[in-house]
Amino acid sequence: MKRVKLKDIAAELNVTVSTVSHVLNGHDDISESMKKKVKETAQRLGYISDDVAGSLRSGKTKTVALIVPDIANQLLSRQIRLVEEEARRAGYTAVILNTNESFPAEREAIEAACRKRVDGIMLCPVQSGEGNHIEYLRKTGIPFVLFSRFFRDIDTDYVCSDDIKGGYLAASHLLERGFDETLYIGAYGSLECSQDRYLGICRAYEERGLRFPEDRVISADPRGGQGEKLAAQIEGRNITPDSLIVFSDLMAFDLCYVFLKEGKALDLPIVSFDITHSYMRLPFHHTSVGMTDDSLAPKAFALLLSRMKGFTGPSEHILIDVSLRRF
Amino acid sequence: MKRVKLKDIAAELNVTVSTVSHVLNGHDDISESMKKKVKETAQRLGYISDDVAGSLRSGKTKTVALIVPDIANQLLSRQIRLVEEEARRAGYTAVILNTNESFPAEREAIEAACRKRVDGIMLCPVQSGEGNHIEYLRKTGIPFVLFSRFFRDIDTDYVCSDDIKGGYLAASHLLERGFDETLYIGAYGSLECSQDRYLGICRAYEERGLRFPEDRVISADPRGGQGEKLAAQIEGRNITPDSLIVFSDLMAFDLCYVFLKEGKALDLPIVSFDITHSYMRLPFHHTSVGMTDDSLAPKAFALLLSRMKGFTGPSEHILIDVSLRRF
DNA sequence: ATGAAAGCGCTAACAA
DNA sequence: TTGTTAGCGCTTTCAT
Repeated sequence: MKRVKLKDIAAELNVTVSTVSHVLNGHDDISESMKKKVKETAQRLGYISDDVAGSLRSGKTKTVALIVPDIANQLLSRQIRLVEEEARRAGYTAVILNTNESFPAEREAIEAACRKRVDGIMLCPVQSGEGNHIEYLRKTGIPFVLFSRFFRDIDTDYVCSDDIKGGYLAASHLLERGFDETLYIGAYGSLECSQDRYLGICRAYEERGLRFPEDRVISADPRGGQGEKLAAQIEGRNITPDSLIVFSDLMAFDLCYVFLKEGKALDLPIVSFDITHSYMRLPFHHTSVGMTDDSLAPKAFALLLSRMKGFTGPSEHILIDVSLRRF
Repeated sequence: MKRVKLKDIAAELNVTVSTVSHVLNGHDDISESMKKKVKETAQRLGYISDDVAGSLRSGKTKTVALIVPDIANQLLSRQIRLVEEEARRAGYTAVILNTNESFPAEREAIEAACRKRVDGIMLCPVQSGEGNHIEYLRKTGIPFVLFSRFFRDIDTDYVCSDDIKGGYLAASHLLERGFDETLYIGAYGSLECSQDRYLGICRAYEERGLRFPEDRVISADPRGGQGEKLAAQIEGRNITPDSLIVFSDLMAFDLCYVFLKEGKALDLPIVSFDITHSYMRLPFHHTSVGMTDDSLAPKAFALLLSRMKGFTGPSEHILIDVSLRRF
């Protein structure tokens, strides 16, 4: 039951631990015969290396932290899975820390990552409007990359979807079909991506010589669950919209559910974001705007990896292309 | 930019590192005045402890590994979130490892957890029929608890939903409404929970003096995405079912989607499992069987915690109650 | 109430 | 090609 260590293998073969260490770490300065013997013995004794000890000495943990606002969110959990795959392929372990859209929890998550001495951090930041932890993160000296969300006025590496284009596509789709009194249901807080979608919508209107009125916007929690509140707001408005653009599929489904529950039909055309249908086939028709492929996670991790390896070029701002799909 | 360490705090105050260590670890053998000074200095210098070094010395990492077959699965990602919350509350960090329903990947995940010297493991095991890693896990000496899935003929701690009751409820619901020619779409592999649901179905039939025919069962990948294959199987059968019981909501939605896509209606009553509607409101009606509350994760973690603290009582087998809900 | 010293298991620089 | 030596930063035991 006692753990086998390098010393045990070394003793078994009458060599020193450093010889064994070199073999097991693939250093090419050991004779073939010795390599074979060491590997064979390690295997036979069931040796499993101790990363804690190794990390203390080497200063590298081969671990990255993924700090996310909502691990149960479909889009995010998919990104997490993809990043985890990339990380493992590169020999890294991913530690996931959930902030639950809480600003103080994000601070604690960064501290936890720091205590664990992770080599890098992938952060999808909370944007509740309370501020940000970028300065703090910089002071830790740990390389980091933002993903899915970024701060417009802070220069950092980030990989995000092209939300201005997203908003533009959504609004254009509706405008082309004659719906020019859309209501935009955004996400509250200071989510830049929600603002970007709004900007895209405005641009589509302007292109057609129209103006998207500022009061045609309401907002809610991006995690969904506020359908009733939204339904009430929609029904209580003076202007009645002829269509809806909703920040996320989750919020849109939620809203439709509430109408369905009350026996009312919500027969407005709806366009929302994330293309949930692409990773979870659902038995109803829906139009959604989202990323065209799964390249966000690999690109974000690749960028982080290059930073962890010491790349010091200027900040990279990567936008992933989006498209509108009808299901 | 250089990291502050205990030594720096000690030097600042002309005391030794052990004094500082004792204060920061809450040992009660230091004078109040010294405590205050140390804490103040630690704060001022921005000290963040080094868990790697601490773990090496103490032998404890305060980390648990969650090894799961599909991190993107709604039910699982919810459990992960809940376990992560419990863990953090108890001062632990959760490391999530995704096996993607691959048996060899599970072995690698266990090894990775072992290398990281985690204090405990929560495992939702792959049950592809290729075997299991319980023996291997036992040999590592790391306390572990199975959750969501268990092995009928291996005595371990586990916390699972009551799937026999689940199958029974699903079948009873249909039988009471006059549907007694149900087709059961299970999960392939040797998923005990799929078998249990089958057993529950059989029991409901037997209770009414009926027999559930063995050939009224087909199966597919529990991760969904095989709707087309299933649709073909259903249509190509001799016996035409009057209703469906499906292993997971995901598979059921997938199947409905395929029918919808082809313009056909699948107008059979369907009961499936997981109550996806309870954590993601969806704009269509559905009947589902699933756990009544969110107690699985807390119970599983509490059990693991007691094992990590040295509790050596007999294996605990905890079943979480389920109910049928109509949306 | 505080200090001194040992050492967790490994890696890395340098010797031989 | 292999061995020797010296820590990584902390916790822990024992001494004072």
